[in-house]
Amino acid sequence: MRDSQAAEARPYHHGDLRRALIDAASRLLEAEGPSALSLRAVAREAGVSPAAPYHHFKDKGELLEAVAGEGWTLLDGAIAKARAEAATPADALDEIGVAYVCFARENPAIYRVMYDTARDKEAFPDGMEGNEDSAYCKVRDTFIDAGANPNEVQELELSTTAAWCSAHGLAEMANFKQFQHLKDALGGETAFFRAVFKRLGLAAIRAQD
Amino acid sequence: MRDSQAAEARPYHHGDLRRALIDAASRLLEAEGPSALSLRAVAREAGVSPAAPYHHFKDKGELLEAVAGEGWTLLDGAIAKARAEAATPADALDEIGVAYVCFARENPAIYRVMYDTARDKEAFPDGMEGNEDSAYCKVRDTFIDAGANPNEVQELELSTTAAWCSAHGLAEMANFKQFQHLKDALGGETAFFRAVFKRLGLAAIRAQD
DNA sequence: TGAGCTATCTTAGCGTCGTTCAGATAACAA
DNA sequence: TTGTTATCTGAACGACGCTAAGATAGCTCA
Repeated sequence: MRDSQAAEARPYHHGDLRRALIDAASRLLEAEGPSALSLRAVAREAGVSPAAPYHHFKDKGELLEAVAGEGWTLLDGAIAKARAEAATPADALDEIGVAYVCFARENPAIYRVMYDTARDKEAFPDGMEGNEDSAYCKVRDTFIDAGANPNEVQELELSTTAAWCSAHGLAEMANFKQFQHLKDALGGETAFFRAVFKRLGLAAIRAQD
Repeated sequence: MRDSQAAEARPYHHGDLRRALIDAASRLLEAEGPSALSLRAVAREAGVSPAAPYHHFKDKGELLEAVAGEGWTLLDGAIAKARAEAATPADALDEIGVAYVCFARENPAIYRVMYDTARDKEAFPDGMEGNEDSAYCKVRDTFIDAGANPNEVQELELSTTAAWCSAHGLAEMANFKQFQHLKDALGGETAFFRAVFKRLGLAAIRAQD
């Protein structure tokens, strides 16, 4: 029941309604879940009429795209942080994987919106290879750091893709009840993630040659 | 614009409306996509009033659960077939993975409903370890066939989980535009799937000891 | 200052949706 | 034949996405 950004700087009519709507959507998303997110509810949360958002977004999908965009930025940051903090490039691969899944677990609703919009567009929204700041490129470069041959482009892309798919799959299923006993046995969710990645070829590049 | 099951055997009021609704939903799902699937549209397709489905399903979610259940049965069958046709147990691991992703690509809407309902329930709907016919158990047993130690239960579960997560991730991203050039370079989508799985630890169990 | 312009926001409304409820209908049991 | 019960319909409610017409208020430039 808070009035969100409504009480802040208000240069003219509402202030930066676009910003306020994205924030309101993110807030509602994590609070109530993706199914409860209606454009009307976002407008209510931001304190404007149901029609107001249409002056800033073509439709509901475009608002969700904006929310997803913020999510990708956050995810890129989490991955960069994990990579920077890892002791060795080889460790970095595992740490990036864990950071990825942890991000998805901590922001489940936004993570879901990120992939819902990606599915609709049938593409990663940050461009992947086209954008050197993208999370994909960070993972790819970490493979190079860990010893992959940067000239074998196709091998490199396949390894990066394989790693990404594993992390996404784990992120989507991490909260399934069937895995609870494994988390308990291994001493926590993060340990479970680590153990799964250990069974995977994230490290295969190291044994390649 | 076909009248679906409406013209078949009709023991009393409508006939087997429950069956007709599930079929109508599956048909609409693949034809129009998940976002276009409304309970009212399903009722229309089946030729009944919007309120009729409520005598067979508690709500829309329960109908989707039934559709998802049929999907899991189909997927289990596809996996069993791939396992049976593989030349060696080691091949079977790769073939199951390819069959899994191909199923998802051929039935994208139903596949999505399968995981949407799974997410809502935070669990695999077929019970996994609890159900020896489940796809999960088939994969796990294939690891045993391929040389995994059946007594190291935890290792076995982690490997199976890792493989499953990879396949799901690939299934969700297989149609992203960014992968088109890899599919072209490798000579088709199936070859792309095979190449990704090759980079993964699906085979790790073979090199374990 | 003030007139006009334009972006912004509101009010009202359309069609659709999920869901409920009272009542009609038809198979079946006695 | 009468009653019981499962099944289906019609009408309705509130919420939704979205649109159109009009009100409002900040900005520009005389």
